[in-house]
Amino acid sequence: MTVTIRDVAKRAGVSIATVSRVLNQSKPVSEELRNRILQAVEETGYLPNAVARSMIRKQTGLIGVIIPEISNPYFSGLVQGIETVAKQNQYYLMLAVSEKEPGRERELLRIYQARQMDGIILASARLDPELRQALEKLAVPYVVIGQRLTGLNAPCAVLDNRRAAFEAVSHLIRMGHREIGMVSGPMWDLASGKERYQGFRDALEEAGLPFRTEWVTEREGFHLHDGYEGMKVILGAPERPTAVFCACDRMAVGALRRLEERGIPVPEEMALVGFDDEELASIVKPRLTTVRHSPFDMGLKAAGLLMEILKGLPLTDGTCALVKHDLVIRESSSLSLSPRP
Amino acid sequence: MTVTIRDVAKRAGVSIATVSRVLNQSKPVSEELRNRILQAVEETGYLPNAVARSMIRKQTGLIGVIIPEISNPYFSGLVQGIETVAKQNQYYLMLAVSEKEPGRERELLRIYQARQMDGIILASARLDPELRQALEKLAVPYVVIGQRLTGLNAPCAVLDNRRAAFEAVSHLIRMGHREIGMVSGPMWDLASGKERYQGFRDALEEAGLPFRTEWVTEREGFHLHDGYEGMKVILGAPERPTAVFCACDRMAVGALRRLEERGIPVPEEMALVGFDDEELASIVKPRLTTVRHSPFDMGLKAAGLLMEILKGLPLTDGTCALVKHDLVIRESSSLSLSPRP
DNA sequence: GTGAAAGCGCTAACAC
DNA sequence: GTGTTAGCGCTTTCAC
Repeated sequence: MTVTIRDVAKRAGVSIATVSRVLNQSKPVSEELRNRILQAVEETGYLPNAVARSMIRKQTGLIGVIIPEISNPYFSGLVQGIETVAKQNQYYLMLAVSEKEPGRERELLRIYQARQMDGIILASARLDPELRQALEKLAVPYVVIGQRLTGLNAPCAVLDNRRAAFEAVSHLIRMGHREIGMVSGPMWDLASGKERYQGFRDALEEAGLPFRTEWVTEREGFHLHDGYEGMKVILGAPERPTAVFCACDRMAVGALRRLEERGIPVPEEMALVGFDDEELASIVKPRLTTVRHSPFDMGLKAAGLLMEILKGLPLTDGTCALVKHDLVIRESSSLSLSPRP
Repeated sequence: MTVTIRDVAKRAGVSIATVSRVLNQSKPVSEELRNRILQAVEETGYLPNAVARSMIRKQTGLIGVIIPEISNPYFSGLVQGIETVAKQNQYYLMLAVSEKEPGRERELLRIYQARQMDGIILASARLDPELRQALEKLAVPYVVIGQRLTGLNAPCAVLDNRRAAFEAVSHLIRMGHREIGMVSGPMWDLASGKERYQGFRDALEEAGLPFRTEWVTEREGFHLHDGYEGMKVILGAPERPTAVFCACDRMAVGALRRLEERGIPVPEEMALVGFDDEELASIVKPRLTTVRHSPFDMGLKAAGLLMEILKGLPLTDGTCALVKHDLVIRESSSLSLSPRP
């Protein structure tokens, strides 16, 4: 049925070893035999079986990628970045989505290991103890995206969420705001939830501003709807803050919706800051002040780290690539409450 | 180094065949041996090598996916759909991105075949003759997403772009518009470019409306920017249409930008219709009338077809899954120029 | 029930 | 330079 190296060898009147040598250019072969072999390959339409090859070489040339979801610009950006590096290095990608199934990540790690991935890249929001344990006994080199794994000295690519959130809120403070609320993401998401929340508190603290619980709300997700509901909660407080920091752009847009409904003008009566600088952020009216960072870059960096590991380059324990961020100031926060200092 | 089936067999004091039988439940094994083996597996942390298994079984349980780009909600939606079906059927995904490298798809088809994919799903906008040729000699079952391959009787999952565009433009006509322009995508994209353009012309023709070349512009891509420039061109004409159909939402949003700059109110002086119903469409002001369809569904259907093929179910030649669409009427076209008939 | 042995398609010693 | 051969780790006859 399918043509194998034997068929090619027979047709060219040589041994299979010689065919292999030509195909892999692993050893010199005489001009004449080489031509006969190449011709036989041509005629038979022979395509080497990569599975058999992987088995011997003990490398598959495959990288396993695990992400929580794909229809989310953040994760698809990551994948794009990873794919770019993989392609440059002649690696191919396996992709699996882990969301909505507890324990799926652990299962996927096992499967990827059984499938002999050369490396694994894991982007998970919920790095619980079981998952850490699974990582510890993982026999495949891996890189984590999105958060540092304290304890494990796993290489990772991360954003300084806390610092970025701090800067975003500090910007509001510089604009004269002293009453600032936050629509936060869930705390189990260490990176986009907890760290951004901490950055918010850091900024208040540094400025000596009070933390008012009624102006802070933790949502269950990061969607438009969560922002909408979050703003509803905040507006339900007896007093109203003059600015609100949202854990991501979609939430900020949701919050904006609610403000519109209530007829509260942004930024005149309420300044708003988001996070991520999705395409959304500059399309909405008023355009959103937000923290720009590049998931694509993150993917690039993570895959870059993995490539170094696979090349056998010695990485310092716990090497982490820090991905840069920038505050992008737009209309939603551009009005000073008082003259700048 | 790595523990193999031999190690397990030795430790349990049985032959490797028996270990295999227990692990695959392929033949009955006595309670006692089974327990010893399971224990040995446990103790050694043995994980069967899926590559070796694939080699013998001549199936990898892998399906190869090829898409032009990933950071685009349409394609990531597709992948999400494919992944869902794959997971249900215990298949895993390889993913490769083909854009910006001519001939890359053909190369990927070869690579996927060499890597013994059980099936392939191809989403390509540019199905040129070379690619068709490559598909003809492909020895792996495959499904195409996005367009019918006339000639090849390849299974596919498609949207009726022409019909949907026809309906969108007919809606404008019903709203009283008689002077309608279009910002079109590139014609080499048969589905989102050519077919939508044809639907536009069909609608004009059916209504007996004139086709004015100065109100129609073909762009090179499907981005915001293309829509912006497209509207610029149309507004440059001596007269101005009262409505414009855009080949996709992003282009419509770009067009909107231009109209805003020129101070032309939508829908009062210019109605606008998009296509795709991206999240964008209902966030922008005014909210966009558009054609809704589900890339996720399309991925589901395509993968579903592939699963049937892999199960050996006989498919009628050229079976195509048609994915449904709906016109979603929103503010951008909600003003009648004249009373409805 | 269980084990020995024959491969799957290929690469890499090892001989000549 | 080239061919022979021994596996890679596993499943699956085929005997017992």
